[in-house]
Amino acid sequence: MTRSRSRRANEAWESLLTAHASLMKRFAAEPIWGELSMREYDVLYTLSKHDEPLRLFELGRGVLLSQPALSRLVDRLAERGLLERIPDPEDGRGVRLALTEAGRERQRRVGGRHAVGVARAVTAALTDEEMAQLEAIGRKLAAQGAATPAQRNRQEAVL
Amino acid sequence: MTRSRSRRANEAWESLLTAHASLMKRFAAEPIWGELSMREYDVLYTLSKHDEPLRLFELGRGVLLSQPALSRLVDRLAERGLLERIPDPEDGRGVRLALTEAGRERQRRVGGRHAVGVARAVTAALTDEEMAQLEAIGRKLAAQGAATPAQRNRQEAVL
DNA sequence: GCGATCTTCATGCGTTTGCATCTACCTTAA
DNA sequence: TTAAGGTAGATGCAAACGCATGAAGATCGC
Repeated sequence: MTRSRSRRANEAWESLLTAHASLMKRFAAEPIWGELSMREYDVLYTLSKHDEPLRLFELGRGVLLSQPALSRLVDRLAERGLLERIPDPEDGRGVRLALTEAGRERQRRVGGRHAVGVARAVTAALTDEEMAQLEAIGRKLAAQGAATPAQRNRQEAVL
Repeated sequence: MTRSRSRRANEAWESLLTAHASLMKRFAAEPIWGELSMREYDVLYTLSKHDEPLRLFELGRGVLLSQPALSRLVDRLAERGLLERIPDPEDGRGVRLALTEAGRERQRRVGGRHAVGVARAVTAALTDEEMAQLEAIGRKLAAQGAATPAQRNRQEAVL
């Protein structure tokens, strides 16, 4: 691999990081969250995307949080009545997490307002083509990040 | 604005978020960080990019952390001898933050290893063209996020 | 079928974070 | 010049986090 290709990769990643931090701050500053932290909302949103209850470790894949921290965050949301922990009938170790009606309603309410802010920010900055590019790029990067080290080894062996 | 353009904007943002979380986990799992947390490294890296000492609030722009948390993080790094807090001669309220030689050396050491991991992940996922697109898109999004609400109002009034 | 190992989630504990607030300093204007 | 308001950073304190570890169920090999 050429040195400049590595450099471009690092510049692209830094650009993504900067955009992420910058927009996250902007979104966090909007007065739409009510009693929810963005992390809590993230959990509710992730659950709302799936029809079937999620396992804790599945939820953990999407959230940037340690397993114990996520476990306790879920605790707190359950205590507030926004989701339910149900023992998994097929795996005695596991829990299934499902939004309650209150949780679903809360996600919709906050999510609707948040989506407006996201649309405002992103459409103001990017063309339609760029939005499409970003979505495709994000998808590829996420797939790369999700690959296990073993999978990456196989992938590199092919190159 | 059309409904579908808003929807695409949200999909693009979600894609960025997923990529961010996924790759951050991967990078965090790499055994290259030594005694540094990624947030601490982020501060050292930001300082290393600038020749002149940074003010605390300038540092805060790039870091996703509250002002008090950043203040204390800087405290700890200063106690460990990785950076220096110097009272700003031009503003009695402020501090100037500069890497010590030890801090600069530590950033280089860890940063070099980290850059290798970033390059591996990003080049494996993206073409050169996509990397260029991502860098441009990130730049535009960051500029949008950094704009003050007043600036955004003016911007929207023009549309 | 049974011990060894792995996986999933919870818990103890020290550290770090965010919110609210405080102090000190700068800026503006009368 | 000085009072009013704004900005930079520090600090008290409760909440949340990460690391290490534990308990309990699943899975694999012999």
